[in-house]
Amino acid sequence: MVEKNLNKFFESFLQKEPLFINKKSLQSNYTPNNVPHRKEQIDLVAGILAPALRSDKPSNIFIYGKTGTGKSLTVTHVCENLNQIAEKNKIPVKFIFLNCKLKRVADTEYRLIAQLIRELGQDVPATGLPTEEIYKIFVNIVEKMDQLLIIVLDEIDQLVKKIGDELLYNLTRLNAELKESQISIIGISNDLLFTDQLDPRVKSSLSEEEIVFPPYNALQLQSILRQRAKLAFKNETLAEGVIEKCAAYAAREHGDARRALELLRVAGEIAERKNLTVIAISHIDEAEDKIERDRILDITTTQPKQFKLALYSMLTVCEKNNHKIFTGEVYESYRDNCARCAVQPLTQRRLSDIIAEFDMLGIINAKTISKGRYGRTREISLAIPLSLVPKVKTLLQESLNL
DNA sequence: CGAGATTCATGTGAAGTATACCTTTAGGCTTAA
DNA sequence: AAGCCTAAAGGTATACTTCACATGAATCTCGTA
Repeated sequence: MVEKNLNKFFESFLQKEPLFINKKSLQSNYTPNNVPHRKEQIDLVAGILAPALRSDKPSNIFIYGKTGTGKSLTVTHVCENLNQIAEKNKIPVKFIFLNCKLKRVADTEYRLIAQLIRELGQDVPATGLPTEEIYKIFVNIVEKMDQLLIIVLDEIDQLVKKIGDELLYNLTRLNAELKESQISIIGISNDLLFTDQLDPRVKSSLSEEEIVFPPYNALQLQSILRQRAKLAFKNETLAEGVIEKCAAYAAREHGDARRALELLRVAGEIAERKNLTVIAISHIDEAEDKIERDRILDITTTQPKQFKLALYSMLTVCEKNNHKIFTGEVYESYRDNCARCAVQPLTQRRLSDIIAEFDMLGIINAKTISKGRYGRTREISLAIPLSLVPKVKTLLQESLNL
């Protein structure tokens, strides 16, 4: 019986007219053929990278701008074009794109270099080698390739905040050891004040050129959305005002185009699931909820065990007394929870660091306050909507066998 | 009453430890001449 | 004797612990008005 229903479901799914023609064009990793409203920046980047075509080392570039202002997009766009020309004319240039934020992929010096090597097609152990050795391997490979290497490091501000700027110093100095090849670095940062924290030496060599990406305004967002929507949807799938609303929502969030596109895509998916042929304005509100929800669920469920336990404890304590909570309370609850699922509890010192990491992830808000005579602590409050707390809690519970 | 000293609970930095993994090396075993 | 395999030795990165000191405003203390 069940099978039959399922069959029917799939049958009708196939017969259903899809809302999307090409969903890809709304996904965040999509690079359109032209990048609107970024002409100036594209020209700048292109101008700086152009010497690569004559096998001269382009200047290092530093790019700032809030999330979703088209930084990564612009860089990939320019790089792809340059790559095509380079290939056509047999000019040896290679790009590597790397996001430094990815946990356990590129969040330490060693891992970042190791990842670069992997991108170049050689495998290296995840641990065990001296960091210096990793550098040597990297230099060797690059040298053997005998070509210009352009490394794009997305969100380096996150990485530097965590492990310091020595890495960047080492990277910029690598050119001194290279005879046949050269390396250029393009650093992308969401934090506009980022370079202030850098060692002056690093700063001067890394930001030979600086480009600032201003946020899109609502009108620009609208035109971007229209352009992509034309590719993604069939005609007349969008109700009046949908684009405008998406743009307005995103403009409110410092002109984040990525968010605008995501809103539109998710709104489309919602409408499709409801068997509707038109995307209505109300779907955008639903989409906003869903995106936030998915983001939080994704972050919380992919954490390592101890992090999950810590988070679970914070949620529990927060729920019990819905005012601000403190590190000590969390640690107590955490220890209980560890006992319940037979996990060796970490020290409070470590938990303190874990709490700080959740703060960075935006799952909680924590600030250190002094309660005078009653000591100093972190004041923690949840940054996830209350409606989501039970759901997150049950998910954590399941995965922890609590 | 007010200036300074005290106090608390925990933040935070540095150094040490455990673990998992790496390469190197020495020894033992096998094999072929 | 040469070649191959294995296990021990010696090394590293990372996650965590231990130790020790730093913080900073509410509270306490005590001299003074």
